[in-house]
Amino acid sequence: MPHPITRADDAALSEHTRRALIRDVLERIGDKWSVVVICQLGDTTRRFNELSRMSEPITKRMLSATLQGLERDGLVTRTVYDTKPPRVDYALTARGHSLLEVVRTLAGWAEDNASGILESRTAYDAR
Amino acid sequence: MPHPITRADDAALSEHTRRALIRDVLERIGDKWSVVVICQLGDTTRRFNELSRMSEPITKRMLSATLQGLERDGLVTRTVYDTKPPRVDYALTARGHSLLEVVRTLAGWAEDNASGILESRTAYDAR
DNA sequence: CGGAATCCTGTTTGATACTG
DNA sequence: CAGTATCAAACAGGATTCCG
Repeated sequence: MPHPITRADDAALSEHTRRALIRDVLERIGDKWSVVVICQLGDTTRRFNELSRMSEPITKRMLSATLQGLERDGLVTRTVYDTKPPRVDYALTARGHSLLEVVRTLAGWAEDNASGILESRTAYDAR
Repeated sequence: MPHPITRADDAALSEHTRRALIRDVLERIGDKWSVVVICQLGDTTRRFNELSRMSEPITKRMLSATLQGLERDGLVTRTVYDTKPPRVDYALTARGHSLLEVVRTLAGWAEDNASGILESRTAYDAR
């Protein structure tokens, strides 16, 4: 008898599901700009154009898309002030801050291993 | 006094350079399969088809490309045995292991925050 | 067994122009 | 100021086929 496939494996995450989850996160922070924006945001709240300048050479289009993705995942808040000219503030949420920590770990690893990696690439490309 | 530019700034990396570096790393581990392969490799050395099966539904083409990228960055070693049929072993290098640690941190964060992120997305998409 | 070569498609991104 | 709309280029990744 065919039974609902949707139910059986929610107790412990299947290996497949875990992967999908990790990939989700990696796709978020693995895109071209999310990490830059998260780092620029850091502890202080920033306005759109402020982030735009800090994150050069990002385009407005991509900054907008990136911020929307981060907001959707509950990593940043977006606050609109109904003034003229318009003003919109962005800031990390608690979840965003916790991600920032992880990203800093990653960044630290990147810095520590940068020269080694570059050497490896040169060697590899030479043969 | 003008001096060789190639040397001056390895003490402190420019902000721009740091970003490029971090993005390099994120592109490596942010692609579709690197993390999967790194995790499957773990502590033991594996053969090509072994990795292929473990990492399903990866294609050979992508496994090959992924492994080459990892090898280029000095994260895995590739050992060819001239037997028949051919046999090729892959294993993490020390650098690869250190990256594995970082990736596990990331994976931990992903698991811890998965349900929250999913909720945020649902809420966001509902408007 | 362990790939490389080719073809083809959806997605991502950048440029540019426009708007409330 | 803070975006959106549209288009085109670039690229990543899958399917398939072939090879030592």
